[in-house]
Amino acid sequence: MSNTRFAVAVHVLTVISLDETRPISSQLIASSVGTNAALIRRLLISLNDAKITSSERGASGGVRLARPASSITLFDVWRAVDEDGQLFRVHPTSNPQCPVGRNIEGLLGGVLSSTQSTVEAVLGKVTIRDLVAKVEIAG
Amino acid sequence: MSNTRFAVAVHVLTVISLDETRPISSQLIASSVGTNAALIRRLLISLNDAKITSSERGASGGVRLARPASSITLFDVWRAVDEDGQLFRVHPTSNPQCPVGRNIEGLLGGVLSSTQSTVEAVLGKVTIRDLVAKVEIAG
DNA sequence: TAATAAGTAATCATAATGGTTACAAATACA
DNA sequence: TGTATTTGTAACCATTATGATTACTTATTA
Repeated sequence: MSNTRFAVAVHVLTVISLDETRPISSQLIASSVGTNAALIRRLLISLNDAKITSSERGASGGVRLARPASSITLFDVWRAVDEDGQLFRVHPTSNPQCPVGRNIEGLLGGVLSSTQSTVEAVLGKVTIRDLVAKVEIAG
Repeated sequence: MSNTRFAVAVHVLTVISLDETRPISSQLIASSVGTNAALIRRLLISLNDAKITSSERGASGGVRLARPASSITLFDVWRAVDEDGQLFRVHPTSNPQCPVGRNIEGLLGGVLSSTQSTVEAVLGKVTIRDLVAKVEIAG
């Protein structure tokens, strides 16, 4: 993971949670994130697919939360926007003739899946609602 | 993080731990990892700097562990080879005119540092010795 | 019908990543 | 002393990832 999709997705969701009375346009979101609308719309495809948001086309369209902010955890967001969701990558060229090369994937596999679950647990404890509350306090 | 430096470094350390009686050449390591010697030597710069390994030049040179395998945790390795050691990246263009844009870094900061510490704790519990033992069993 | 906004394809620039070659400097050993 | 070996390191390349951007089609509202 070295892209900013997760951070941007959290940003997007926080923005649209600040005013749940109307759909928010990708253009408005883009100006808060500091990028352009098409990139936001591309990201929204993933969030829509995960049923976290829902988009409405046409005049006065935009995007809304598809469920309460208090039910959307950062883990949900991460899983939605980071397809492989791998924190670490293993190199794919190990030499099977060597006992280490032959076993390295299994060796690391256990550790990596532990870290993975731990991260998921941490991210699962924070919701978009929590972040919105912080914004409302910070102003 | 989306490079394989961590995984490769663990691989390297496991290989040189299998025979601690002599220094191992970068060429031999490279053939187990499935890459070339220069790349391994580049990685070893970081491990040497961190005093995890020490290299010896010249004929019959190579690299050895600089301290016992049982004292080298995967967290040590990670910190040594992944300079920033950031699991997640925040986008750098947020609009300060927007309450979310202005606060997003702080909002995410807390969560990201929690996940960071959790991962460090997990990686800190596994040593190179543990992995070597598994290789010796698996064969 | 006009205006607005999402969906999406196509393209581009930049950076990250890994692979490779080459050579100087250091060391061991005959 | 000379030769072989090995690290240290620079330089360069190809590929992929990433993000930015433009432009067009489709859908919807009023």
